[in-house]
Amino acid sequence: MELRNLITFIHVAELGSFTKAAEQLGYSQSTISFQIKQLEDELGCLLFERINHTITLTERGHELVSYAHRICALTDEFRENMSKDEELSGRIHIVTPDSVCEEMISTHYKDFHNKYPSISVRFSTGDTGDMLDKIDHNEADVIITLDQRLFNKDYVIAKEERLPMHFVASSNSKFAGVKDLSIKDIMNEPFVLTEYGQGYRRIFDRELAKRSLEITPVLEIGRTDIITSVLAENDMISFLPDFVTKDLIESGKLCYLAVTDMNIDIWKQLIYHKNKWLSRSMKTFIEYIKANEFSN
Amino acid sequence: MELRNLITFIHVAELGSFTKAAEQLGYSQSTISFQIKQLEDELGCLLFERINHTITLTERGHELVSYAHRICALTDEFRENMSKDEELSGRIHIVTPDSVCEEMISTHYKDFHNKYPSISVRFSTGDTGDMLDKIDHNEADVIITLDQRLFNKDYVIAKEERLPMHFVASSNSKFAGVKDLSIKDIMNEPFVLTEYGQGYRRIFDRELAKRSLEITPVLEIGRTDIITSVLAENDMISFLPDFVTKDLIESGKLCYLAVTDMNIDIWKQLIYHKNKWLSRSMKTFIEYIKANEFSN
DNA sequence: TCCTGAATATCAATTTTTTCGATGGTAAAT
DNA sequence: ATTTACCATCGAAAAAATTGATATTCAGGA
Repeated sequence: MELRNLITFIHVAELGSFTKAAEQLGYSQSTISFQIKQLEDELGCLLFERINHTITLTERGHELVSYAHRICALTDEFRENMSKDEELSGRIHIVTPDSVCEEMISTHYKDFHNKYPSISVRFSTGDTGDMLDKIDHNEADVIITLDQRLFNKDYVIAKEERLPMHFVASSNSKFAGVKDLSIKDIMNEPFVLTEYGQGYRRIFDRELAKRSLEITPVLEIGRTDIITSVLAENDMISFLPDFVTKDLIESGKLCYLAVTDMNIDIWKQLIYHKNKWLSRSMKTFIEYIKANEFSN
Repeated sequence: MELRNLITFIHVAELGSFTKAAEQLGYSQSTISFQIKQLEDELGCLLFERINHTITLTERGHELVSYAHRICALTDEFRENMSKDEELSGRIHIVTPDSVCEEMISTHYKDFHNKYPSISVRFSTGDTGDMLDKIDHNEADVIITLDQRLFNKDYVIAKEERLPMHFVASSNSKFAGVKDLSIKDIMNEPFVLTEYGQGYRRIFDRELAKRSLEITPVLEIGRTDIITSVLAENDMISFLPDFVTKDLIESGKLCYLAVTDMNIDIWKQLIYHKNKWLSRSMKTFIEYIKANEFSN
């Protein structure tokens, strides 16, 4: 039982004529005969009585008319929902590093939600490896990396931005305001860094290794909000993206250290898989991110 | 969008794999790919995201799963109803002459209805011409004729019976009890007959014509119950099938006249069109009539 | 690191299904 | 009595579905 036959059947039943149905549907008359016969054979019952070139629905036929209408109504309904739906509904799963998640929720989420209340957003956090895995397995719709600049033919980089980073310390630090510092000047101070092997920490370590240096932090912790609050209270140094330290720099609690011999390129990238189907919601989200400051 | 594709789609969605669906459905894997692609092309949207050999339903896909299930459920429901239904429901349209209708309702209907309460019966009345027209146009399911014996390759005669007929008069008639009457003896008496040109009246007139005779009745009326009651009260004669006069003969109000030179073959036939689809109800009805006295 | 196995896409060939056009028979209309 | 309208049927043609082989990619194991 195929929809084609049901549609033909409905027309025949309504017009009371194979010939008229053929005209209306653009088939030849023999096709109509065949399709109806096909239905009848499959269902094992007559749908129309043919007596003297006049067709009349049998009881079964009557029942089928009702079912056929309901079935077609459902397919129509689906098609309609399809086109409407363009705007409606939508779930997006975004995976970011901890720090970005925090920043996005505090900075952008409220506004985004106000603009697009029907889009529901799910945030998860993970390191770069986790995140790439997730888009590779379609467990995340988009990710935001905070790492070395990524290129990969399988990924679409929807937005990217070089991230300013600085060595930061409490404003009371002996290095505060000192000009032309070298990495070697500070490398033996107590450091607070993010977790080993991940994100910009990994790049940081690699850059040090290039110079045959190594720093063993006194505290390692992923949560950058904790790092900044530790820095404010203690005489320690960290290496962080500006967007993390922004508030405390502005309020004067922390300050940048003028280290001149270590320039690290950290990139923030908004990435999705090239095979990803971009739902209306996803497009909306991506456009929103593109239109707004990535980090502020 | 054909049901075949929807069924495939459901299986793929449930199994999360084209390959497994192919095995389960007995298709090759390329067929599944093709069918899903077909659906996607037609709907103009992705149903599954394919990322690294893993398929995931898109939002649209999810919606379609729900619709597809509902659609398939409807077809299943119809098929089930189809088979159940064998016994249930049913309307039969029976057309008979007035007299037969009366007789059937008073004699058989109650019993039939008790045995098959779910079959609803519609009775109409008409003369032989009307009735034949009606089965020719499928406006009646079965008819019962009271006329000359009919043969026709397009009709199925489910049951037939020669109908005894007699000239009848009031028991007080001067002809009551007289033996060896001839038609000529009574032809000038006042007659009450059924309507001209119809059923056995037509045959009666024809038989008279063969003998170059003619009778002009004083009263013509279709309703045989009225004829018999007129006969009982007046000194008149009629020519009627026995089943019509049975009660009044038995109660002694009417009597048969012993006219010996006019033997008319009137037949009662249960007829339907040879192309008629015999529903369960129709079969039941016909069997019932066959199993019972046609006229009693 | 290099296989192997598992998964989907794709393409040409084949099989199946659908459609058409012509024909025939019958009933209704003119 | 002739024409028209209608459905069934059949063989041929066209279209569609299916297959099998092949390609590609990824995951996992040796």
